[in-house]
Amino acid sequence: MKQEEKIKIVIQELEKLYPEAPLALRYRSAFELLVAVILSAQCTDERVNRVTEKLFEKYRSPQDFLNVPVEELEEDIRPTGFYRNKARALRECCHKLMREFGGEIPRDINQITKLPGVGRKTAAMVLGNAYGLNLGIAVDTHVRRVVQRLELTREKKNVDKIEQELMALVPQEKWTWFSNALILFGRHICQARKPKCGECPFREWCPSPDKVV
DNA sequence: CTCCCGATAT
DNA sequence: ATATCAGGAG
Repeated sequence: MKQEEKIKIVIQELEKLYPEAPLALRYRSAFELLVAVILSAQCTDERVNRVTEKLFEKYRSPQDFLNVPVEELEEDIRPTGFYRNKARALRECCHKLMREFGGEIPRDINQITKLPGVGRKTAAMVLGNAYGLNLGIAVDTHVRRVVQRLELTREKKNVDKIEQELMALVPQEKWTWFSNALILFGRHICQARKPKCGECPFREWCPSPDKVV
């Protein structure tokens, strides 16, 4: 089956499964979403939400992150793991936001990606969901696993390359929805450990049924 | 490629 | 015990 044929079916079925495909992360602004996505690395959304519920009461603006010792911030985000890296990233990110962007999240994919701790995945997710801008496709561990299993790509490790290939296949106005939906699909059906191939709408032609990639 | 790192599923 | 979870930097 050709890539164009596959992607058409995938989009069609995902639209049935997840017509809205909302994020599970809770946030009230682009800034809160940026913080939440940075915290979500190697961590479930549920735990991020538990942490941010209190965190966003205490830290309401980028400046607030600069007003406490980094050790205090580390303690406030500890349950999300990688807390030293994340605390430093948040701090430097907020510093740059204040110094170069007037405390606002830039709406440009190349500028937002220059923020410390913000890669393509975080950038695409924030711009897409907070601003409705389809400027990239968030290729996280779920998206990567699903497109590899379906062989929508042959690329194994380079997520930037996978993103380029997907952007060429998916209509731009669907980019944000597509990554959100694929993430939900990867979480609930095409899981890493015990994929629910019995519930999968692609099982008839999936090259990787019941095996772990 | 390695490191960062806690919580949960298997 | 081990793999994995909404990654990014050096």
